[in-house]
Amino acid sequence: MTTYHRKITKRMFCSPLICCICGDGARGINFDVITCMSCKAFFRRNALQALNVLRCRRKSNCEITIETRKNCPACRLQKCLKFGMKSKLIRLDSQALTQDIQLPRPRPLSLLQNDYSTFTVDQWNLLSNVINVCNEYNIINDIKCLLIEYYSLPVRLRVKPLTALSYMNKSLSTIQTILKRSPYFHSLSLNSRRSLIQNNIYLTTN
Amino acid sequence: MTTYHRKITKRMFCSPLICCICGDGARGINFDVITCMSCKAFFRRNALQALNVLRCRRKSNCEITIETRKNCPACRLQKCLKFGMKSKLIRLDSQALTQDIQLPRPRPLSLLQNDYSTFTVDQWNLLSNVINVCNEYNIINDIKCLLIEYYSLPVRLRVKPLTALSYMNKSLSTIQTILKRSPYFHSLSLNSRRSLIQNNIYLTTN
DNA sequence: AAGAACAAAGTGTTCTA
DNA sequence: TAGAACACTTTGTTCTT
Ligand SMILES: [Zn+2]
Ligand SMILES: [Zn+2]
Ligand SMILES: [Zn+2]
Ligand SMILES: [Zn+2]
Repeated sequence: MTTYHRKITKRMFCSPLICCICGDGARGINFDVITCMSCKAFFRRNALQALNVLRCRRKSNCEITIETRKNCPACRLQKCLKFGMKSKLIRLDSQALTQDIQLPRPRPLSLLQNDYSTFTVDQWNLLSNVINVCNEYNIINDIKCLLIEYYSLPVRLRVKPLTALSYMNKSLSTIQTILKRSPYFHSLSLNSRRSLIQNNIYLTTN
Repeated sequence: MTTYHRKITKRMFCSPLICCICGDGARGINFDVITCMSCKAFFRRNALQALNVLRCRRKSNCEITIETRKNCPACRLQKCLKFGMKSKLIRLDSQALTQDIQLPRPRPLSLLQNDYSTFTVDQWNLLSNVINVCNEYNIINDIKCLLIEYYSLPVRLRVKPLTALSYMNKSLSTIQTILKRSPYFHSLSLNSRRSLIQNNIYLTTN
């Protein structure tokens, strides 16, 4: 997936998903988070032992991108864990190959505690993934309808908090319905779900 | 030379010299600076091309130690150059294998512009190397004599600037004499020489 | 969506002249 | 004190289940 020397990455040609750890192209969910193949391999190799061995020589806040991910394994692993990658999904020996894999149950969404209107790169990556999943389930149209309805209002009305709130609620109920229908969403980590909500906040309040 | 997992390095057993770049054990001068074998290899591989290719993703001031030297090749190379490693000494093809190697001529010492009394790790590494070279040439006794003479003075006298200055001058003249006699010193980079002077400043003013 | 196997990049040491 | 050759570590991709 990676291409070196800052050339165009294959991501644009083969996958719309973005690795939540480094931003490289991703093709699916690994250890409970959307990641690229290299972050998948990295996590499998390091997650079980390494947090004791690896130590950041800086301030444990090294930026992790497709270009910097090699520079600090400690922070790369830390970010993997922070984004919800689960070392329990690493199989010990040939453990449990025949077990049925249980889909995690959707948790109640007690979100909305954060209402950022400025996104970090990581949040944008999450958002991009959420949008792609939305596309896959054809719900983007629902959001589009909401937006069209929204932008057809006069400008002054748009910024009224109560109006915005009503649209947020509308969006949220749409999303919640989708969530309940979608087994794929259940395999997204909590961060992805939170980002989905943030997406709606962003669209309706920007 | 390197030992992993923070065990005791071989440096303590096989060499008293310290790599000016990373602090690992060194066995000699490479590309005009005292370095370990890995920094030697690193410089040969990267110095001719890489400063255009390698770019620090931080602020170009990454710390380079035996443990962090892998983390930012850009800053490692930058430090190599800063400490005076010379890419001109990298042979192109089988260039000039039969040429006589010219020892660089000693430059006049117009130093002393810096009079730090607190040393960085890099400065201590340089100092350590200088001390070892001094040992090799049996001049440490001269310095010891100066120190004994110095510490036999009453404390109040020691801190008098004029007294300190006179000892600094004494030290400097000793060092300058040694420098003029020693071809080995001529192969040290300017930084090493500066550090030698700082050594004396430190010993006589600490 | 997991691991195994393979491949490549990057780094470090030993040998030789 | 330089490079060559070798060895090792770390990372990344493809294949198989
Ligand atoms: Zn990644
Ligand atoms: Zn870090
Ligand atoms: Zn070194
Ligand atoms: Zn750097």
